[in-house]
Amino acid sequence: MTTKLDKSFYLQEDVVRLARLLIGKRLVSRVDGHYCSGLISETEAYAGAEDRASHAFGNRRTARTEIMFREGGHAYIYLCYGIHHLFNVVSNSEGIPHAILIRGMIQEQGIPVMQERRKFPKDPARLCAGPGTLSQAMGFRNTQSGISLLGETVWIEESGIRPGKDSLSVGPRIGVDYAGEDALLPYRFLWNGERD
DNA sequence: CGAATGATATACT
DNA sequence: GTATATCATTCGA
Repeated sequence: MTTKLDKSFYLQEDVVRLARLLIGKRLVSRVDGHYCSGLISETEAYAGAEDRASHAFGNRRTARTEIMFREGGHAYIYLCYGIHHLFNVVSNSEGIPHAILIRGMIQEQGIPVMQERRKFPKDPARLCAGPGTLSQAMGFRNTQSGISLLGETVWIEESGIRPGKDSLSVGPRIGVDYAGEDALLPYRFLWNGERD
């Protein structure tokens, strides 16, 4: 089963639940004519206005965060540390800046292209080792921020694969120490790859 | 452990 | 308009 997720999926209101639902789904990119895909294995929820870790905390609207205020089903891609392009899924209705950071993926198709984009890392395990490398492997760039997830460049499919019981772990998000108490929220989901 | 590296937000002139 | 601090990270010493 490889049905592309439709708009109603992204319009759901519970961003934390959505982050969990994205685990095991298939992320697909068709950038520069290259087809790449993988199963999402790690996500983090960013709960918009009420989340100190979010760029849109306090409903802060800027040219960059404007993307997150759109209705669900768009990609929010921004440059982090001047080096890495991080890929996020925008969710909820227009005006509510929820987003889910995709941090990890189990590669399926297009691995040679990913290796080339990543300049052939010495350690093959580092092909998609984090949110920055995953984006680089998939061909995501911050200039694509705002692109629709219902189009033909990047989308997410139902894979038909169900993470096994006890294969999911939950914990605090990575690299958000600046967010105070909100840095402790259990908004990170990690899948060890086991299936039902 | 710390440098790399540049867009972004904010605080100035 | 200009200056500066900061950052949802990665890689190599």
